[in-house]
Amino acid sequence: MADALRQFKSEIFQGLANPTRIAIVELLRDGEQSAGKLIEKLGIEQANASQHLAVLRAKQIVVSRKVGNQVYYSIRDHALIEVLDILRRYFYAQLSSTVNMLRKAAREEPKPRTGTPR
Amino acid sequence: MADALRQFKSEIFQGLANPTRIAIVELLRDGEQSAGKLIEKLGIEQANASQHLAVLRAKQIVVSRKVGNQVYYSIRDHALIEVLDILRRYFYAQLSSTVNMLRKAAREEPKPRTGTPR
DNA sequence: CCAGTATATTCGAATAATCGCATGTTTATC
DNA sequence: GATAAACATGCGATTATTCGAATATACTGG
Repeated sequence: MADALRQFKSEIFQGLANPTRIAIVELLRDGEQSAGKLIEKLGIEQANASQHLAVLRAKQIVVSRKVGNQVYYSIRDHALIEVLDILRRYFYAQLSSTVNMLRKAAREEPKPRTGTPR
Repeated sequence: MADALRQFKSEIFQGLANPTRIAIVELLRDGEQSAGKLIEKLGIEQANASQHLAVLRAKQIVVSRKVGNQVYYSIRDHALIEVLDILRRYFYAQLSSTVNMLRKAAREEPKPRTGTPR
């Protein structure tokens, strides 16, 4: 069972392991959107967006609802939004620790060597 | 900036998009472990484990600490554990909704058609 | 310095992900 | 039924992941 759970988790992660798909999920953050709107906001090829949406559907990350001509997408479970929020905080935490690291390194190395010395 | 953040998130997800690497992170959940212990518990090739550890290092998901002969790994930020916990709950939620879906389908289709009808 | 243990890296083959382009399918309108 | 709009799917090329096997590196004890 623990195996199936790991498999499941890794598939979710795989579903999100792409900047375009993350962008889609973030666009869906505040409610459903039609595929057309998503494509417009993403500024990518229609077919490409559709493929990414297919991946998100396959991993059960989003669900779709057809209304007449259009298909509306929404996030299946709010838990995933939580995950993105955690990572946002994590990102800024890492960022500031990296900045501090760089500052420290700068203090310790008096000659930063910009340009190409002979 | 939003772009860099998405890139960052997708790299974290990519780092976790593999059952073995999830297993590693879970083994590190309760504190640091040597590479050797991890390999032993995972039951995989040494080189393979080392490659996965390299991926986790590259994505900054784990940090390593060398003590004499051995290398101790630990999770860089507890936030990632939170993420895994959220997904565990998510998994069971999806599981039970899937089971309910199957039950419903079973009730609605009286002849489940096992075998190959002519 | 030599042998052994712990870990990392490199290489090659197999598989999977990504993209653009072309083509299908479904629905609405005339 | 013909045309157009909104999506989805299939295909081929390119690139990335994954794994095992072999090899390299770092440290320890003699």
